[in-house]
Formats: sequence, structure tokens, C-alpha cells
Amino acid sequence: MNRPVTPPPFSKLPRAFYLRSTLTVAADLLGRYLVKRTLTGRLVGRIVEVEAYLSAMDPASHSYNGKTPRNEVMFDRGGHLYVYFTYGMHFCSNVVTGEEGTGHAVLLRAVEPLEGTDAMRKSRGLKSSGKPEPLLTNGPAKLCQAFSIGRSENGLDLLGNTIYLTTGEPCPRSSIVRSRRIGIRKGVEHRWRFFVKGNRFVSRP
DNA sequence: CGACCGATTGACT
DNA sequence: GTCAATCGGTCGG
Repeated sequence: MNRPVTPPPFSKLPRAFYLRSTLTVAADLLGRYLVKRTLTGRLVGRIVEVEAYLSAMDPASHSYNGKTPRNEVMFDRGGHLYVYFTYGMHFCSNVVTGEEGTGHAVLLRAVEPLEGTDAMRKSRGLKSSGKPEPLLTNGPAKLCQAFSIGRSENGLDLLGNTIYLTTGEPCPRSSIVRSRRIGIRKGVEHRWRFFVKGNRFVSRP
């Protein structure tokens, strides 16, 4: 077998990708591929929507009040996965950015399913049908369910071989839309949400 | 400890 | 548009 982990022309994003400023990373995440390797195959999705959370300057961020048992992964070095449980039933996943101790992260809000869509449908509890549908992964908790991302994935290093991001198809700046984040009630809200213009897999237009 | 509540989703008026 | 589901994290007493 020995099938390559990242078949050309896609390669795993390097540590340096995640160590840049959070807003830069957020915008640059659009178009990249989220990959999860499982026992039965790969799950792949193209990132089309993200939100940045900026620690001490951001009342809406879990890291606003410093490190706690729940958010400690946010303070890891950039390139780790922060997964949290919310509303008693949902998981959401973030990419940690910046140097160790900063507490910044980018929430993955939506991806376009590219590979492993049958497994995603099964994980989502949806009936089989033909083409990939936005319902599979057009929300932060939906994509976690589709990719089976939960407590055991919290803290994973994205430079490992379980879950990682690849170069994918970087989104041209002209196709990036910036808006206020969704569902934020604390503090004065910022335009720290980024999504691919006109993409039908985005959670909300 | 008890109380409040959330970076959501899906069902429904 | 409204609203309940459901429970761990966080904070106040």
C-alpha cells in the first residue's frame, strides 16, 4: 500500500503557516483542505468559512479571561486543534494560531465536502443520496459531526498524520468576503469572519 | 455547591 | 422569524 499521505500537488501546511498573525491565517485558511485519516479512508473538505478569536482583546473568545482547563489548548503553539463542547450536544473545532501562550484561534465554520462524503453522511445521520450537499458540513458543529471530531481530537497537532491541512486551492483575495462573526453577544463585535464569495457551502450569506 | 448560559442546530409558528 | 434541546464550564456565594 504505502499510499502517500498527501498526494501531489497538495502538501501539508507547515508550522510557520500557523505562526503568523491570526487574521492573516484566517483569511489564508480559505480554500485549504481539511484532511482526516480514518481506518476506512480519508475525509477531505475545502475550507470556505472561518472566524478569528483573538484572546485578551476579544470578549467573545474562550481565552479572553486567560487559561482554564477547557481552553488550555488555545494557548498551545500554533498548528494545534482546539475542540470544545457546547450547548450540551455540539462540538466545534478551531485552528490554534501564533506562538505558544498567545491564546488565539480560528474557528472552522464550513467546508465543502470533497472526499469521504458517504462516511460524512453516515456520521451526520443523513440518508444516502447523489451529490454532496451543503447540509453535511455548512456549520461549525455540522462539520465536526461529519468528520467525527470530538473530545479525543482536542489538542491534536495538525502536523501529525491524523488531522491536518494541506495547501489545497488558496482563495484569491478578490473572492474573500469579510463580515461580522455569527452568534456573538459579548462585547463590540468585529468583522473577523471570512468566507468564500458566493460559495454555496457557506453557513450563511 | 447552585445557577447561569453558550463561537449551534433543527423543528416549528 | 421563534424556541427547545442538553450539559460542562465558569463564576459567585
